[in-house]
Amino acid sequence: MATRAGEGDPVRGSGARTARVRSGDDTRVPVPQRLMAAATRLFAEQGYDRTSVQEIVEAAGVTKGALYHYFGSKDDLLHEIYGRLLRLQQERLDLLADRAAPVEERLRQAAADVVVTTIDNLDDAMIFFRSMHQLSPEKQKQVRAERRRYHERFRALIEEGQRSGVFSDATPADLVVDYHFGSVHHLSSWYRPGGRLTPQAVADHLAGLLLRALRP
Amino acid sequence: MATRAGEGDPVRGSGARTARVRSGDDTRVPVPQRLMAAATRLFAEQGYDRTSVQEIVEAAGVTKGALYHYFGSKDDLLHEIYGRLLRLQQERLDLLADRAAPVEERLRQAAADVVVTTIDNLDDAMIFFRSMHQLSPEKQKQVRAERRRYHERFRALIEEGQRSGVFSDATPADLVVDYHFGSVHHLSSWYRPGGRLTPQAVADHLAGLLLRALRP
DNA sequence: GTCGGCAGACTAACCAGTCGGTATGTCGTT
DNA sequence: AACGACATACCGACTGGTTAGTCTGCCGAC
Repeated sequence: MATRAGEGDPVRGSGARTARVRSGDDTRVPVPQRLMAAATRLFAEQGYDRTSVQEIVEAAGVTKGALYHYFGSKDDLLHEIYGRLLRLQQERLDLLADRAAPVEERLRQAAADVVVTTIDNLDDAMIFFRSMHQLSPEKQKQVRAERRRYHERFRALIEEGQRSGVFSDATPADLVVDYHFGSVHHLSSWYRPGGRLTPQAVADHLAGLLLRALRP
Repeated sequence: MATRAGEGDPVRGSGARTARVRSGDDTRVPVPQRLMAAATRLFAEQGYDRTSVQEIVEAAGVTKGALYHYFGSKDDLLHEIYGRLLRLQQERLDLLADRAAPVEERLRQAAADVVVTTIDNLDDAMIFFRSMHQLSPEKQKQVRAERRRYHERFRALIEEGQRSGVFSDATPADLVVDYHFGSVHHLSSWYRPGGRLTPQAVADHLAGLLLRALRP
């Protein structure tokens, strides 16, 4: 049921450090992480339902026994991928939002930051918005709760600016949040690494659009 | 291979009009449409891969024989659902964009219109952005081409306004298009019918945000 | 000498699509 | 106005293949 992977910092790898140089394919990176990496790539390429557990373990150079030793289910793997991205973005947002700077600057940086981290983890982001609904209901509920927390922090920034008059309040803050995050989720369906614009350039543009839309 | 359903106006129902008052469940609506309706609901609820052909035919009150009589494959059903929404939206955009009115008015109406028609067909829209990538490669290519045509028409409006100076050209037009359509695709993951805002109110707000972001 | 870490065969379910068959309707011919 | 020939619309059993998850047991480290 519950995942047994990711206890604490995933880099530590806990007891799995014994995974040694095995003849096979990859390297000496611990098995749980090899599994996560393989799953992430395959889920992004083919979708969750179309990726068999067999494919994942083959790509990771292990067998089913190993996968079910570290993860409770295929579902669990998906949940971990979400958690990884969500934790990263939440942490960065908290940092940025607490800074001592004018709201418009904090919002601009926060808005640009999600874009950059989303592009930096495009596979995770793609899996997130395409496959979230195939999680088990309980895990889905949990993910949604975490996502909501993120949105609320973001919304608070907008409301702060609206109260102090630096942002227009023509549009309710929650709608503005959904507007912006819509475009963020959509990134994985049009942004291609190595394209015309760098991640930072895209982020600056999207943050610019948001801020301009909020001008009083 | 090719679908045999929807030859001409779907309401006509062609030879399927012989589908008579059968004992069974539903009504006297033609079989192909019953199948489409059942598939749309089930795909939206459970996802494409998790919906079996057996479930669809049971929900429609027919059998597999009937489904494969009208559709070439399960895949075809999905393709038809996309086609239905795409044709509707393209038609409306063409109409609006050709009107004799200032660009900003035409863009505002077009931007609001996609939102309204997306909300009116929220199941189709959800299926679209969640399951498009499980179509066969050829069908996917076709859908993408049609979608691109839509985006290009929309982008042309923005570029027109940028050239004539009524819109800021701080952000490239194609990015603005992706920004807006991101939020449109995202609608199905947060908008709930019967919520606080009517579809038209949401549409007006989102169009307002777009237009304000484009103010010079 | 035992315990975590893993191998790999096995199970029980499902599922898309096929195919031979039936019932009903249409149409040209006589 | 009766008949045969052909087409459409559908039924439902069947096939070949796939899948998530389980379980027994080996093996090297401490």
